[in-house]
Amino acid sequence: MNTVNLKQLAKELNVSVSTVSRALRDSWEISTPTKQRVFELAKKMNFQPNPYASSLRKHRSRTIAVVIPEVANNFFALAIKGIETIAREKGYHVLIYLTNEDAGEEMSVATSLQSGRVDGVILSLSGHTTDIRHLVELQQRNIPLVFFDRVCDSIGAPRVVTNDYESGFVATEHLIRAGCRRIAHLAISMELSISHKRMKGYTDGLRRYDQPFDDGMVVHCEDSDEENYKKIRALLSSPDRPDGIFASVEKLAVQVYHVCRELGLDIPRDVKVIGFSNLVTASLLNPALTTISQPAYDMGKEAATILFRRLEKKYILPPEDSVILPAKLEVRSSTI
Amino acid sequence: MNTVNLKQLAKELNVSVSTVSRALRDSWEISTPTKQRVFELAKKMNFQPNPYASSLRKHRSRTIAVVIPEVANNFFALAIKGIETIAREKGYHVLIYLTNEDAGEEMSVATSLQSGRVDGVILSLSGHTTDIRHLVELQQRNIPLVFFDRVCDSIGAPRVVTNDYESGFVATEHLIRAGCRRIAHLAISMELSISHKRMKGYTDGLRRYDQPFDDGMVVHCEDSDEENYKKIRALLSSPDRPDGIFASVEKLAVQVYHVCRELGLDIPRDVKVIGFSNLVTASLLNPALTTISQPAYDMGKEAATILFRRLEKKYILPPEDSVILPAKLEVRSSTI
DNA sequence: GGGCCCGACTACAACGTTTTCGTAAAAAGA
DNA sequence: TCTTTTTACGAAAACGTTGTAGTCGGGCCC
Repeated sequence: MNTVNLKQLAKELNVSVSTVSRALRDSWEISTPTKQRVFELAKKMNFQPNPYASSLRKHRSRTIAVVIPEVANNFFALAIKGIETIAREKGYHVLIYLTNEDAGEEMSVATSLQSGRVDGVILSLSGHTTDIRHLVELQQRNIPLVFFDRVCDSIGAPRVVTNDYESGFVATEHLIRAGCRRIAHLAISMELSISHKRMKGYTDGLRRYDQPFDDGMVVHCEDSDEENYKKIRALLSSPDRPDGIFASVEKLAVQVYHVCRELGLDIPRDVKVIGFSNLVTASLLNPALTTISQPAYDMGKEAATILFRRLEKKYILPPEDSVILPAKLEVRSSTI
Repeated sequence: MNTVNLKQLAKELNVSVSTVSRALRDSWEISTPTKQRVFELAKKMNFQPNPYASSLRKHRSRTIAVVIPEVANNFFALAIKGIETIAREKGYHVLIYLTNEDAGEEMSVATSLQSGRVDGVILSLSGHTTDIRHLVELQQRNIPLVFFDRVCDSIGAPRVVTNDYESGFVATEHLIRAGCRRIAHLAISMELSISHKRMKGYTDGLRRYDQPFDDGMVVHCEDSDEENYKKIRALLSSPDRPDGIFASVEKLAVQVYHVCRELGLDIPRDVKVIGFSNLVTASLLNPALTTISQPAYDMGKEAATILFRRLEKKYILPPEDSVILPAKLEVRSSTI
């Protein structure tokens, strides 16, 4: 445990604790020679101020929390990197919490964050969050909250998202133009607003091109990879199987590849595949996967930037400042 | 900011602050009815103890730091997940710091951690760390340090690694048995002990099978993806190009795929490829990539477990307790 | 020379917990 | 009945910083 503190420096230098404290914060109340002496000794003794004492006194922890459903996923990993980059620049520390897509865990994390442990929170909802009281409470306690990607519409907080509706539309359109006439959509938790938007993009895309909507073509996937595998397998085994698949998240696209391999279906001949994904290996897959890729790193940076704007400005900011970054369609062999 | 505190609870209940504090910690010194009353009010007022006050008083933050070179990488992402899982179980919080493979950033992080902000540190070295004074200093301040994967041999600290030497040997052996006669090794920073071990496995593998060692076949890669690309391209463009490649990290294996595609080289016919990797899509690549995969999640869990053992036991533990988890060779088409 | 300001400090009270040391009353022991 | 122990609590001092409110000597002005 750290043991060199202000008192020791003060004693050594024959000045008061307050003088040392102020000298270190480069206050104008302290003469230059004194500051010099303090700086030197602090450096020599490798003094590191106790952050907990400081936080307690200042009601400010210079720490933020990042709450995400999972991390073993390029999207969230890159977002973390973006957040950490900005946080480091600003001299903030980053606590990380994984909810594992569990609303209960998310709630308990959020509740524990009410303690004032962090100055602000960046969050991406779990797939099963319906009750958002824990998030409202955070706001009520004046702890700024910024959403990214999996945002919550029913709460007034800044958010950073991609153009999910348009992306869903574009993905569907792309498949239709590639000749698909039975397009399936692999959706995730319909609790999430991004799911709705992607789905709406899908249905509107179908409508726009006068394609019939068949709700047998919408597969609602869950957390369990095994279950999803079965559902996708069932979908692709059926006599009227789709000739195009739009996967709303990366892991589902990957599963489609596995299923096709097992069933001996050829991508893209038998079925074309497009998916939301940030896989670095998308272009190396067999066949290369057409993706809608989100600017994860920039989203993280943006979310952090917005949060710090709130933390640092004294004047009131509008309750919302949303940022919508465009996702990018990268056409590859899986849809050609 | 949180504003309900012990004093308020105490006033409301007409007891002293100490009583409330003790009641909440379920002390035997407090009568059951009093505890009941305290618990109820605390719940009703949604009391969350101020962690900073507590940490200051107890010299214990219930927080650990995870310091890693990067996060947008399945290995480290999974390790984080393992660490976070154990930390959550133990009621600890996890701070994350990315060094971006920069020794300077690693040093500044480690130095700032001397403040007592965390109770312990789990670290994987940056690729350029040579000076380890900042880590020694941490230990001297009694902040337990546990290494994982990229460990530091010259410092007495517990470590969690895979059998890198054996893996290097096995990878090389596998290529030789597959018929390769000119095997290249794509190495990373030779500052790292894992690099040495993997390399030693490689050279010993060659020797064991009476293959000549050609140091033109060892490519020392850096951080810059462009530079690496050029080096790999040069390697594969040369007239006496290798017929087998052993990549010591995932991103290099991926680069090999890109280069081969560009040069029109067929994997595995022209060149066979094996690499350390935790890619979930390894089996879906074109061709499927033979990997040495490390049990990243378990390594994270193990590292955290060791750290908490140190944090929680009162009695002295041996300075070292290393864990070596086996990596796994997964043979796929890229070496067949 | 008395009042005033000013530069450069110091003293002390916070911040919200935990913990040490008491102590009154009740229970137990003699 | 009187001491001793136990039970259940309270007062106050930490923990290391920071902010507020002085203090004190000296220079300046009139």
